[in-house]
Amino acid sequence: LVIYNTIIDALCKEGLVNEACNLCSKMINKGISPDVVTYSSLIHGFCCIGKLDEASRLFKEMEHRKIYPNVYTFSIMVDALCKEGKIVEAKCVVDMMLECGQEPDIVTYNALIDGYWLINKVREAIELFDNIVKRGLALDVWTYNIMINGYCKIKRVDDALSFFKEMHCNNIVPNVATYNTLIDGLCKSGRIFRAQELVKEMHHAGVFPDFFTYNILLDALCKCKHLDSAIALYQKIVDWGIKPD
RNA sequence: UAGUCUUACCC
Repeated sequence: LVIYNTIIDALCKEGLVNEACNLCSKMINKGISPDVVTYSSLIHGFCCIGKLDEASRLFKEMEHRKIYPNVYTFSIMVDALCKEGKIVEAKCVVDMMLECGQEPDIVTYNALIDGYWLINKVREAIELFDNIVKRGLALDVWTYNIMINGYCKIKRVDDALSFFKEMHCNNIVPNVATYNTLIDGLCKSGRIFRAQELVKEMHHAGVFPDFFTYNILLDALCKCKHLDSAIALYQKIVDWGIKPD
């Protein structure tokens, strides 16, 4: 079952969800019953290709087979609905999970917070963030990244930077996505100098730049007409043996 | 073995 699940998940991640379903049918024919992991992978797969109707169908089917959704399955549905801007429906799913005796975890909440940002409900995003803190649930680096990204996208980079400070105080270690988000936000707000400082800070913190970082910097340098610097950076990246996009 | 964040490109 674990081997089947691994392959089914890999197919889903390649967008080959129908193939994954076929494999699942084959598995059933061989007498192996799918479990909550199998269904979660398939539901996630359908969500990723925008077929939420198919995802919901599988969601009902699994309950019918007495395979009950867990916090992963519910979070997948919450995230997919949020990404379509359907926050009301996403909250219904959270209510549903509570009724099923499943507690939403930080991942579920992170998806919801991001959902609020996606539809520009800044106030609601902050309220939910504060509520999580009040309820004593541990925030993680993703929670902060989502808040930082939200503020950067509405050009409130200083608010993003205060969350960046706050995460240090809470002993949450920024990762490459944290730095990338802030560097991009600073660049797009024209604060190239501060962005460069962050690049140094990132290096100092032992966080390695990735494709995102380079794309962000190359994009910023090109748009600032610092084509010479962009070419120099591009050359460095190539020399380091990293493939730029 | 499954879920949440960051760039460009495309639209």
